[in-house]
Amino acid sequence: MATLGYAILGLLAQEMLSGYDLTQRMRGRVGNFWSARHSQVYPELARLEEGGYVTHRVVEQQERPDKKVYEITAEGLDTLKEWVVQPPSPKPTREELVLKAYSIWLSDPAKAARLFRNEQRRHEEQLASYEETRAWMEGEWGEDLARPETSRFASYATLRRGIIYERGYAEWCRWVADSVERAPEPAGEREEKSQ
Amino acid sequence: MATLGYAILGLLAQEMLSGYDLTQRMRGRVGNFWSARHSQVYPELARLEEGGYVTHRVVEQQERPDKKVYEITAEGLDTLKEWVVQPPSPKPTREELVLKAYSIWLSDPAKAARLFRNEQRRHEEQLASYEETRAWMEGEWGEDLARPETSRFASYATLRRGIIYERGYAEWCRWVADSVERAPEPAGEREEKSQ
DNA sequence: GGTAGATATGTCAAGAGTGACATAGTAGAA
DNA sequence: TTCTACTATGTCACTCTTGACATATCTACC
Repeated sequence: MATLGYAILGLLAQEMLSGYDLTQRMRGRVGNFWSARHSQVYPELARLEEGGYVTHRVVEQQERPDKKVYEITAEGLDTLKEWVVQPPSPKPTREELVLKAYSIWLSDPAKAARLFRNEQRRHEEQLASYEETRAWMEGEWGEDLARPETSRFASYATLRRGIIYERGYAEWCRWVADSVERAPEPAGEREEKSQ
Repeated sequence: MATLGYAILGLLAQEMLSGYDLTQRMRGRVGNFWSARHSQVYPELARLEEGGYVTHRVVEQQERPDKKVYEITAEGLDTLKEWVVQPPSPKPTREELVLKAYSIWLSDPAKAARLFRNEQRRHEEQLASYEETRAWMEGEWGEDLARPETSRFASYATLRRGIIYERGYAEWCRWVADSVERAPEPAGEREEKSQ
């Protein structure tokens, strides 16, 4: 089964959801480390149902279009449990900004500094948003966060990864921007500029 | 142009390389944040050449098969320079282990602890390897590392991202493993195990 | 002479992921 | 009434990426 399948099973293990709901979730907590569009979700749900990992029933709604609510099966839950403790297949990290950094020596320092300063801000904002959620979780879920058998602990754990990730990313962007800004002008320009 | 194209141009901006060489580089410094197999590299080189971004000449070798050595053109260099300072298109981070963490509450704590302890070790080893390279660079390239107009600075910058990334990843794995290990057994098992 | 391994270049099928296209029900505002 | 926006489900073409298949050169060893 594809990883996306396990992402969906992981969400359905916590609550019954429609394809639309699942797609929304893929922008949130889980979505920050595994995202998918609805065009991927709906076909994957069909495959999961064909494999016997989930079932659905149509729920008629008055104020909205009807929906299909999916539920994880016992087989789906077993499969998910097994997958969770298997070592992940090592997949290469791809960060476009690091690639840009690799060629930064070719660029105009002022433009490069602007780029990395902007990225720094973006990651600091994401970090601040995560920290808010963290404060909320710690206040609201206090006791559960020390209990690894609760789904709240699991949500908190993924959030902590997000915090560490964004903090590190912002720190690195700041270092690059600082380095580029602090640097003396190259020899050619220096002659024209230094007193 | 696809991001892979810029990865290749970034390497060719530093030195002339064959497709084989490029593929090897994709496992190293650049490869840690953008990797590709030779089956992607060769067609991409053909596309780059068709677009006028690179040229090649065949180099005959005595002790090895002949090879095509690629060189970046002025047009390729210009395109690369422009791309470097453009904001990166935001692409979702995908980390399978974080997804596993999201469903960790379903799993056997002992197995989960083993998994995260192993991953912690893997990232600590990668970190140690990066730190070695860092020490070497700082000793060998000392002065250049403060000069953003050098390719050495750029290589050092990507390395620093690697160090921060691995340090954070290892830290998070340790926290998860610790949390799972420190936790008291759920009520059911505790009765059978406590003295 | 055979054969294993590194070097070197390529193709192809299949899967994962994106963005656009398509349809439809419902609510609320203009 | 029309238009917009949100809910809801689906398909399709295209790109990116992987893994397998394919071929060939050259060295070193048995």
